[in-house]
Amino acid sequence: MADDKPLILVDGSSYLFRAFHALPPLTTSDGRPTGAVKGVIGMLRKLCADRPDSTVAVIFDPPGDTFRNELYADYKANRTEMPEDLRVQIQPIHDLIEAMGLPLIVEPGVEADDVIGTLARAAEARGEKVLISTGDKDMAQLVSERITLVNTMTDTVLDAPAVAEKFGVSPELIIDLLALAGDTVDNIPGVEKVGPKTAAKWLNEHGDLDALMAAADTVKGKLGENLRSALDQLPLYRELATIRCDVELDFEPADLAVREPDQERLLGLYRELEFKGWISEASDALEADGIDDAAAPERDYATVLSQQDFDAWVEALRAAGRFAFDTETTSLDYMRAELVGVSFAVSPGSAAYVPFGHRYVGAPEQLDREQVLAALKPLLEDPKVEKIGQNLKYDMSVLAQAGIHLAGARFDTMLESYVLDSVGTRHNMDDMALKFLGRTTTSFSDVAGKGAKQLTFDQVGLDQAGPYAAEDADVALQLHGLLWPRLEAEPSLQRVFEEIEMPLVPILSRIERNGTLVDAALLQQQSGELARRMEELEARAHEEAGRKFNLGSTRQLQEILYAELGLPVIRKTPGGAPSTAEPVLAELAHDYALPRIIMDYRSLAKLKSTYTDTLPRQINPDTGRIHTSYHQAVTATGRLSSSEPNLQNIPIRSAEGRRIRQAFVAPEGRVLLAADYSQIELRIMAHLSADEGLLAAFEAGLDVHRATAAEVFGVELDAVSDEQRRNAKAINFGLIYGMSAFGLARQLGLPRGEAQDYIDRYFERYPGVRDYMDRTRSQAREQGYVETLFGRRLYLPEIRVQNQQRRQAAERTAINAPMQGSAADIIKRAMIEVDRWLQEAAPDALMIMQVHDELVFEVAKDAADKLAEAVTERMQAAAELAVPLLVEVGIGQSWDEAH
DNA sequence: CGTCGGTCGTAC
DNA sequence: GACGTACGACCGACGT
Repeated sequence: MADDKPLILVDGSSYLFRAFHALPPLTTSDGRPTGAVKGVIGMLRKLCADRPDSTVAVIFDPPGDTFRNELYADYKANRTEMPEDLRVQIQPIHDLIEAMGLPLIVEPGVEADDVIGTLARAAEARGEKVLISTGDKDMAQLVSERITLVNTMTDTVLDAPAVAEKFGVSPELIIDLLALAGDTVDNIPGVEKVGPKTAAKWLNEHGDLDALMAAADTVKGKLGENLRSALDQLPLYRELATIRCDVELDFEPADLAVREPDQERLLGLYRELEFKGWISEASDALEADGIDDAAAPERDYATVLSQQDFDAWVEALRAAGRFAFDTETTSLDYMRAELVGVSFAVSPGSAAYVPFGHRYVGAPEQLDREQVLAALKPLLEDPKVEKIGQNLKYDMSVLAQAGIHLAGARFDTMLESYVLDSVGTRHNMDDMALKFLGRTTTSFSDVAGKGAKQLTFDQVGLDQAGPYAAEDADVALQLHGLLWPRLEAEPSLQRVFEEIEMPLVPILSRIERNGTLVDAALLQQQSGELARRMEELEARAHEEAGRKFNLGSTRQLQEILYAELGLPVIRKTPGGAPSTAEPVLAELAHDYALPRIIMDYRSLAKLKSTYTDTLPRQINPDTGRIHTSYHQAVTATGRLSSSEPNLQNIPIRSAEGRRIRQAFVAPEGRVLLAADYSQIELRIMAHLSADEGLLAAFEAGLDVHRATAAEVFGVELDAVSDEQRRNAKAINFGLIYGMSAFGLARQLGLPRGEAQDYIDRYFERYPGVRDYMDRTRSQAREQGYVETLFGRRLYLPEIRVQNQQRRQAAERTAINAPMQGSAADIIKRAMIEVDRWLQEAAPDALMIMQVHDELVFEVAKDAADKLAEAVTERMQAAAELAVPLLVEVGIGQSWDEAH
């Protein structure tokens, strides 16, 4: 050991408890807790990285009693039994420390503190420096000229001057201080009503504990009495607080040698624990050593450049009757992407890439694009040949652009993973390969670079492109091999996959490619108007504020409103800053001018930046239409999401915003038809709860919010006021969202007690709903997941945690997910049935959008009525509920008119 | 010059 | 601390 490098002794047990309690809970995909492991090992990794080549030993408490228990029966009696979630994390931590090559010390019958004290004093005696890494302040008694403490979690260092400053006494007096002031963790009572401040004062006045005890009679007041009545116990307390530095150990500091880390074992442990970032690091370290990843099977990846090889592959694919494939293109945008190659796999570990569009200096001659596609077309269009792939919608769209209409798309690995567990995993291929196959895949940026100098795939050299593309097909095949048996083992999930998600893939691909016609000129005109009105508002805002500032900057606005103008702070953001959110500004607007101006400005700025400025830029030059992307494996509940652009949050609630919808139009001779489910989530709640009152209201075709108001406020239906109906509507929505009285109160601007009265009255009138909510919560707690009407699952790993806030959040999700998710199942089933009808009976009509409870179509004017009837019928038949499923249809030149 | 967290606002 | 599910714009700090 070099002279200047200290011996580092790590108090493993103190970090273990701190990591377990301080860090957010973390589990593996199958629910094993790993948060403390991650915390402790992360701390050790940091320590080793910060101080390379140091000797680091890690010391833990042994299981069972130690000499202190014999000394004092109540010792550490305050410590409850170690939680099961923590106990099971100890062995993995020990395994990892050994794999890291660090000496691990667990001395039977001797606490970690005493092992550390003994080792530290011995090293000190030999003239070495010692650094003790601990989160425990009791260790301050060991600090000396050569011994220093460090808390590696917080990066704070305690040397002798720092101890004096922090505790008010020098390190030698820390023991006396602890004896007087006590220690709740170790259950040392100390002198009643005496804390560290008083203890330090006494010790500084008298010198040390012995001197203080001798002079106990001179200490005045109540504290003096307390001191005198504790005199008999103080020697015991001092002994308990003393870290022993003379215990018998089987080894010497010189024996503490650090070994090289065992990367293979580390990799295996990281994989078991699913520590993603560290897996790739250990894997890289192995690769650097020239050791192949032991878990990886043999790989045989070919790049096909000859006709003969290509023919052989086509033959093999047909003979197999089922294969995985992946397309490589020039763009993520399915409307712009040009095919540059296709890869295939029929058996694990063996795959081929057929390039035909790579263009770069020195590129080898490739097979002819048209001939390759012509040979693949019959295979790809054969419904009896089953295809496996990751995100097949993309491949389907790109192939369709090339005139190939993919059939037999049976297994999308992304959707397999999503149906198995929508939130426990990310469903992109790289993450899935790591999680399910323990395999680090080559990422796109590994071969194409990133940022400004990212290449398109046709510019990537075939030496890299070939293995990358072949791996994609191979991994898809292997993922399917792993995930499909899991789906087959859960028949309800298999049905969701086969009867809902897979049939939806070609439909979404078609909706996306159909696109939506948008009137760019109208939007640009609106942008101009908005810009003028925003300038006026900006000038008025600057005048009110007394200076210029950026109205778009929340920070600057906080400064102006609260620091400069001194407006009252009504609410704070989660980050602790005074909020400038809309409800806050609305409240302030009663008494001040500026908040209203800001509100007006914000609503215009939102419309302009998110919609009128952006949508025209998203129009595809070839089709003149907007092509969104629908994502089928994103939401927790089974809904779709939409992006680039998001067509599921186009304004409708304000008149101002609704003008945006006037720009979503039908071409000449055609109209838009919008069909939406009326109150679908409340109807599902009525069905699931079987509450008599709610069922009757829907059965009678009543306005459900009005009916709720009549019940809750005890008035006749036609005597319900607008305010009563508005409040009832908020209650109904709140129910779907798993509301609390607090949330409802905030929503309605009422005192909390009043909101609670509403809720109480609601549950009195609709007892079936309350029973259903209770049932759902307890079912979630018992089985760990909730289900939709069609058997889709949502796992709720936090439904049983101690942390009240997190558990309640999980409970709200448990309430909401069956309703939101069942609605999603229903509209997806409707889309499948409607699409089936469209393909057969009305190929001219296009489905162009889905907005959670609404489908939008574009159709020839004279075919609109027939479409309306067919769509209504199929949407209503998508589920059999105990209440009618009502569908409302509108027709118009624009989306606004169609409502 | 990109990335990313914080904050806000739109939809159902 | 806050009633569910999303996407995205803007700002500003941060790292390259």
